[in-house]
Amino acid sequence: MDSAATTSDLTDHLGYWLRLVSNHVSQAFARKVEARGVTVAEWVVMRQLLDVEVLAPSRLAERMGATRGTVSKLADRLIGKGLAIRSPDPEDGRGQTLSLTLAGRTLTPELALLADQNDAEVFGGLSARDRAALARILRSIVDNRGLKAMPIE
Amino acid sequence: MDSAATTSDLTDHLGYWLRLVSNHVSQAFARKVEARGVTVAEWVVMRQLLDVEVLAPSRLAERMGATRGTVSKLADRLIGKGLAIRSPDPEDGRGQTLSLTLAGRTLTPELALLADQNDAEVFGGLSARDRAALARILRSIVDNRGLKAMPIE
DNA sequence: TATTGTTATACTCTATAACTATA
DNA sequence: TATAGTTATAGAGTATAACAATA
Repeated sequence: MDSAATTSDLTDHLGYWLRLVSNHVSQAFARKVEARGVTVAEWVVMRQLLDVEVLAPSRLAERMGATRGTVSKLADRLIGKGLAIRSPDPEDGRGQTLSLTLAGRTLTPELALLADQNDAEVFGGLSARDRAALARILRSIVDNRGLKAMPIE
Repeated sequence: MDSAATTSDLTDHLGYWLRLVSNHVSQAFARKVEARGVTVAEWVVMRQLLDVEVLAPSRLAERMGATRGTVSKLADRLIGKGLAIRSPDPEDGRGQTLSLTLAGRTLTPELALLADQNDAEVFGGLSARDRAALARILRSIVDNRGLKAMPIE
């Protein structure tokens, strides 16, 4: 590659390419979900709630790799849109739980289909072999680095 | 993979893994440059200016894939930190040019080294073969999708 | 005292659109 | 009228820290 004396070129960085593609994927997805009236961060919350049905804000924050304050604000927005509800935890007077409304449970799988479609658009041009290699390499970085936060897709 | 009837799983999406890793790379890099008093977006501007020495804000916006307003604000911050200067274009009364100060020209290669180090930390656990495959696959997505914006790394 | 959740505050990043000065 | 640049405004995303209620 470069000699040691050469100033490193920004475009030589793998992180550069990763971010370029990742930004593109996320922005394309953001445009798709925007038409359904939600943001990408809101989608992540909805997707989590669809799986577990009922979840404490603090658990959700851990799963998303976000702070409790961030989750509180996202929950406010989803509640304002009629997609989620907040209820007191019957077993702990301090606790709250979040869950999807019927509208939220209906919308979430539709958003998941948009994510499928987005993936197909961006990665569909790759060979099946390259898609598999990309998935394997990304997962190995996740394992190596001990990542566990849920990103905003 | 999944049967057609199964709700798509968020973690099945390649975009999910891409974003998880990309966010991690960027956040790790942001922490490194923060210690030098600049943000990631500011670094991208500095790196561009180091290459071309003098650049109009509108050219910079094109290269970065940002709006002129965004560049204007980033330039303000760099100027405030004594890292860049703004000068009138002698050939066009409407035009301005941006360039690095001596402090900026000194700092930029140091930031590039941090980017090298960040890449090494995140991707160093991969085999050389996998690093090459990742670079090739990412570039092929960039080509397929006609991406050309400079991302913020 | 520790924990849960909310709220207050602040900052980065970004975009759109209005505005100013020049061409 | 068109272009270069700045400024105003807005909103997403995020974090830290203060706070209230409960354990």
